[in-house]
Amino acid sequence: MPLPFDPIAEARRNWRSRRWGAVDAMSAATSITRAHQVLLHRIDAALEPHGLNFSRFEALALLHFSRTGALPLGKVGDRLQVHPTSVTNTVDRLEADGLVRRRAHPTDRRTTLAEITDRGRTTVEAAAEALAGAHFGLEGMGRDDLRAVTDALAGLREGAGDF
Amino acid sequence: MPLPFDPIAEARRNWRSRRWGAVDAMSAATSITRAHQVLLHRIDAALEPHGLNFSRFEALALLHFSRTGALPLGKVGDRLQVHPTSVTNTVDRLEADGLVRRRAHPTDRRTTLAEITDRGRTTVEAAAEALAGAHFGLEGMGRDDLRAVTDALAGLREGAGDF
DNA sequence: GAAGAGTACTTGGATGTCCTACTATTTGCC
DNA sequence: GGCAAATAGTAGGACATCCAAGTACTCTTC
Repeated sequence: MPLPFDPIAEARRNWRSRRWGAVDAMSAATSITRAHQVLLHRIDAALEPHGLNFSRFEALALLHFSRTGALPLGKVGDRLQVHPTSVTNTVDRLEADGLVRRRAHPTDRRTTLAEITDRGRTTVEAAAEALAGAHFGLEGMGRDDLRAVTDALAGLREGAGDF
Repeated sequence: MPLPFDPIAEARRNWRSRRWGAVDAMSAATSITRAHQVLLHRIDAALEPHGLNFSRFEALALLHFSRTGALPLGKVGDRLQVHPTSVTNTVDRLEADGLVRRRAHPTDRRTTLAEITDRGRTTVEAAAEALAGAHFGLEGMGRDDLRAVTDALAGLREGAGDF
């Protein structure tokens, strides 16, 4: 049951009346937080029939796109911007499901490679189709809004040192 | 150390070449996910000296803005769009820190009220100032970008039944 | 060529979120 | 009145993320 008002517009009024400052940033931050919550819920729901969540899907897609189908765990973490321990966890799950397998690096014995399996490739293809069908949880936004968001956030990502 | 390329632009190329569809939605969803991650980290860092995280700050601010300084836990969950058990957890922490106290509802004995304390009000004021000083983690985005994001995401939130 | 610094990954612990199931209370309906 | 259905909150468990610390290996430098 929806609220009878926009909670962010309400928050803007409250912040303004208290002179708390940075109202535009507050609105944007709250919007992003809420959008992420909605998004993640919808995306995970679309992926659930395939036994994946968003993190595992992203890792699997990254391997699928890679030249040899295998990457060092560290590279996966760099690309997905997640902590090394999260990569360990993600790959543990993918490996337990037979979608990925760990292999030794040919020359550097510190390094472990994650290699996508045939089942992994089949799964990621089906999952991608499901995600596209669900519009990545962004149903309700037009193409212009999608691009506006992507463009406006590129500055933030760059400022955060992503690229 | 930043990547030598924009990972989202790279993902767009890969998706397109495989004809996976919904490329604009994929880009926006990935941007939002990453932006949220950056944001939450910066916001929590700004709040940490005040003993709060973003969830607890939001709950505290909501009570601070309320007419009587007290709300049923269920209302808090509705407004912040979080699960009832998360509200229990959040209020547990706030109460343990003396920023909020639980009270019985005057007429409905099922209901518990969370009431902000004087220390809670002092804390939330200081925390809000810190957050504004940190631009809510959105340093690097101009006013136009902030508004563009907020506006573009309003459609998503409305479509998700937020208001 | 050996010591020290740096890199790669994993383990254990803390936190925060959600889900399911449960108790207590209130509401609706005959 | 009285009983089924709905509502409010909490407990226990699963899961994902991070941090700190530990092990194993490689690189740098003298």
